[in-house]
This record gives sequence, C-alpha cells and structure tokens, in this order.
Amino acid sequence: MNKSRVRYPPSPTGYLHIGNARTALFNYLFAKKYNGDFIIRIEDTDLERNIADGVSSQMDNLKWLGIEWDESFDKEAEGYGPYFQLERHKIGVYQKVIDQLLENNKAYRCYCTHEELEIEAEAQKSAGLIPKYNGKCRDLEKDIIEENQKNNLDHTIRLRVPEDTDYTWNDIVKGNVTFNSKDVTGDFNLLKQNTIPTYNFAVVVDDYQMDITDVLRGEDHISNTPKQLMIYDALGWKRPNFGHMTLIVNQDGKKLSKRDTNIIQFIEKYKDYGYLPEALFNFIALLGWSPPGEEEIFSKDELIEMFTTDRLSKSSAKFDVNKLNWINNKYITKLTDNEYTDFVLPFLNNKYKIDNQSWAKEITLLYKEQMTYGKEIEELAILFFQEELILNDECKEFLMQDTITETLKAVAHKFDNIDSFNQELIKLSIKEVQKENQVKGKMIFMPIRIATTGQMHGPDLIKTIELLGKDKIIKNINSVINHIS
RNA sequence: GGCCCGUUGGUGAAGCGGUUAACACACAUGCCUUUCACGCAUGCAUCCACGGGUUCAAUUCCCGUACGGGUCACCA
Repeated sequence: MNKSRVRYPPSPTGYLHIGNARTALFNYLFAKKYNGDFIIRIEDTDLERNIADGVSSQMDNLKWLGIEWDESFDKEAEGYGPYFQLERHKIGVYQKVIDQLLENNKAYRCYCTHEELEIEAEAQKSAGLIPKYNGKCRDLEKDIIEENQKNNLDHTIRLRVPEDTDYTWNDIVKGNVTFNSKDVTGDFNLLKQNTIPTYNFAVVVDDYQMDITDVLRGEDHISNTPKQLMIYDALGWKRPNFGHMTLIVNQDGKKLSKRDTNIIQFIEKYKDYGYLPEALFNFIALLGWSPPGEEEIFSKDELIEMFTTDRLSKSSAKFDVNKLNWINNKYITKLTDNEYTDFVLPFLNNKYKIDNQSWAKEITLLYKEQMTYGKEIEELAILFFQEELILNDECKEFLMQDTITETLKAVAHKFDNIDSFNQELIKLSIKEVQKENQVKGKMIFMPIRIATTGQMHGPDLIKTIELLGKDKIIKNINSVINHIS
C-alpha cells in the first residue's frame, strides 16, 4: 500500500483561525495515525487579499499548537515543490495542464468581460434563475479565436462542463454524496484573466502532482468537490479520497465567522489569553470528532493513536467555551509548580509592576487549582495589587455583627507585635485572639478575611496574609475598623 | 430559490434494530474546608424534531413535513 499523503492548504489572506486549525489538526492526526505525510501548501493565488505575514504567522501558530508538517516550502521533498501556488504558476505548472485541456477540447478560451458577465448574471437572477455562465464563448469559430489571440485580448479559460452528469464520491465522513452537474455550475473558470489559476483548478493540479491521497476539509467545500471531480475526469486523473468535516458553529448554530465576537477566533488570541497549546489541541480534536471511550482528556500521542475517520461527526460541532475552559484548567493543574509559574508569571508582570518575583510566584501558586486561563491571574490576584479595599454589601453586612470590631482590633494588635511576619506566627496570633476573645470558627476567620483581603472568599487565608505583608495587613484592618465605627 | 447536509437532556456528545438512552460540561445537594476553589459522592432526558411506513421489535432502516446549516465568483 502506498503511503498516504494529506495536506493543509492555508491561504495567506489572514491569520490562523480556529476552523483552519481544526482542518490542519485532523489532517495531521490522519497522517500520523496512518503513517503518512502531512504537507502544507500555500494557496496564495488571491493577489489582492494576501497579507504580508499571513504565511509566517499561520505556520508559527500551527507549530505552537504542536502540528508539525513533514513537507512544505521549508522542507521540500524531491519532485513535489514548489509549495507556493504563485511559484508553481511562474514555472508554468498550470499552463501546461491548461494546454493539454485546450488541446483535447475540454476547455476553451472565454473573452467575455466582467461587465458582460455581470449584466448577464443580474438578468438571470431577476428571472429567478441561478446565475450560470451562458456559454457564449463555448463554441467560438476558430478564426475568431485566432483573431482574438493575435490581438492579445484578455480572456479566461473555462472548463467545458458536461451536461446533466452525476458526480458521486464516497465521502470519508458523509458516505455517498452525489451532485448533478446541472445543479452545480456552468462552465467555470480555470484560469483568470491574469493567467493565475482559480482555486478549484490549482487545487486539483497540485493535489494530483503532489500525490495527495486523502483530502480532508471543511463542509463549506463540499460543492467544490463536484467541480474538482470534473477537472480530474477531464484530465483522466485518478481522484483522491474526499472527506468533508462539518463546520464549527457558534452558540447560535451559525458557521463561525471571522466577525463573531463572542468566540475567540484566532489561535494567536488563545495564546495571548493563556490557553495551553496541549489543551487547545485536545479541545479542537473534540470539535466534530469523538473518542471511543468515556475519557476526554488526551495527549497528542493518545489522540493520534485513537483517531479514526469513522468517528468524525456528521452534524455540526458547536463551540463550547465552558468545555474549553474546563480542559484548559485540567492541563494547568497538571503542570508542575515551576512550569506553572513560568507560564503564569508573565501575565501578572504584564499587568502589574512587581519587584519581588519570588513573592509573585507564591501568589500565582495560590490560584493554580482554579485557574481556567493564564490571563485570569490579573483578576484573581487583584487583591494583592489594589491600594484600597473595596467592600461589597455582603461584606459590609457581615462586619456589622457584634464583637467584630473588638476581634479585629485584637488581631491588628497581635499582628503588629509580630517581628518576622510568617505563617506560623500569624496562625499563632489568630489562635491567641480566638482564645482571649472567646470567638471561633467563622466569627474569627471571616472578619479577618474581609478586613485583610476585602473579599469573603479566597484561597488559604494564612498564606494570603503572609503574602500581603504586615504593613498592608495592618493598614487594611485599621481602615476597616474605621469604616465600621 | 436550486442543490447538498444535519436534527439525541440547559450545553457538547455516545449509540449504529431489542440498553434502566453512555460519558463530559453546566447546574443542584451533601461531604471535605474558616471561606472560595479543588476533590469526592449523589441527583438531573415519561424519552431521542414531527407525521407516516417497514419489522415480533425503531432513537437506530425508508418516505414526507418542519426547523437549522452549507453552497451557488475571474475568493479561497
């Protein structure tokens, strides 16, 4: 059996999107699982929309996610390059195929202008029809073509689309899918006027020449498949297998659009927010695919091991942020303390000016168990960086109870007498107040918690008090005492 | 509008003719804890969009309806 070869073809018109990432990821899993090669080819034929750092940023993000390619422009394989479509275009890759098609009368030159076509499309639309090329240049006289060529007239190359012909393939995820040519398209363009190939044409030529065996892509491409099949057939080329994964949809069930603001769209942003690449990889793998067992947390290697195409879902995958956060928390919790602080500290430093890094480390460690994403530390640890305590109503109400002022005064006094402010002595002081003032449990700890941190809930109190430091603690308690009386 | 695809609890999602309809998230309660979080335990679908068939038996197969989505470029 031949080695399988799959590809991910980004077009550098933007940054790596969650949907792109998923396509790449499943192709990657497919390749690794079936011992094949994962290839990245750049589809940069849209001159107008290409952006400068499109390629580099997408490749960087892929790498960050742990999706490594076996072959691309930076890792060429004998006989398969170049990996940029524009470069392939420059060396005549597509033109050669076009010549063949023209020769065999499978394609023809079309001299219609944009304006003409637009008018025609409008007319069809208003007549309630699907706009389709009307075939005006389909059977031009030979001498007209020659004349036009002599005059160097701008033209495109169109495929002669067979009439009323069924195109069926056995889709890797959907099973048998059939389209009839009359429902799909009229004669469509293979080459644009600028002689650059259109998407559908370039894909076929490249997939064929790069020996791609399996094409796994999003469902939005499903109606391109019959078009591509037509090209394969016109050329007499063997088709690869096709699989169309369902789209990722948002909470409203709509296709994820780049303008969607309630879901983070770009992989780069996930990095910025402090999602771990392993967690994101795990999460994306669960988008439209489900593991056979009951577990949901899997390493990359486990996913590769488990992956089979028959578990790709047929219904759309809803993006569930809750789930992502849960998974990310799982991965954060699994980090060693050192890995964790290395990961989280930058977020804290980015937000607050901190001199003492080992102190900051201790703070981040306080929140390890509950953290859902790295940037969250800014909010979680805010009490260590705010000047004044801001008490909410619930806190104020609690403080109104009897004996609280006395308790706090006693605590402040004890704390004040501690020379080296450490957990042991802090604990001891509280115990003493407990005994001397005859208060216990909630009635001692809660007032202290509120008066020191300004919150009713939080991580380990003693540790928190130590990290807040004696000066700040005394200041906070006193301000609260003043506030009550 | 044509053509393709889908429809299982609040959410994600198993299931592939006979099950008490997995599991996870979320939620609720209890335990743990000074509190929160973590962790642990327990609960949470008169039922698989609806209507017809096929069958001894249908969430699972077939048809229709409704709803949702995708796509109809010299963009990928």
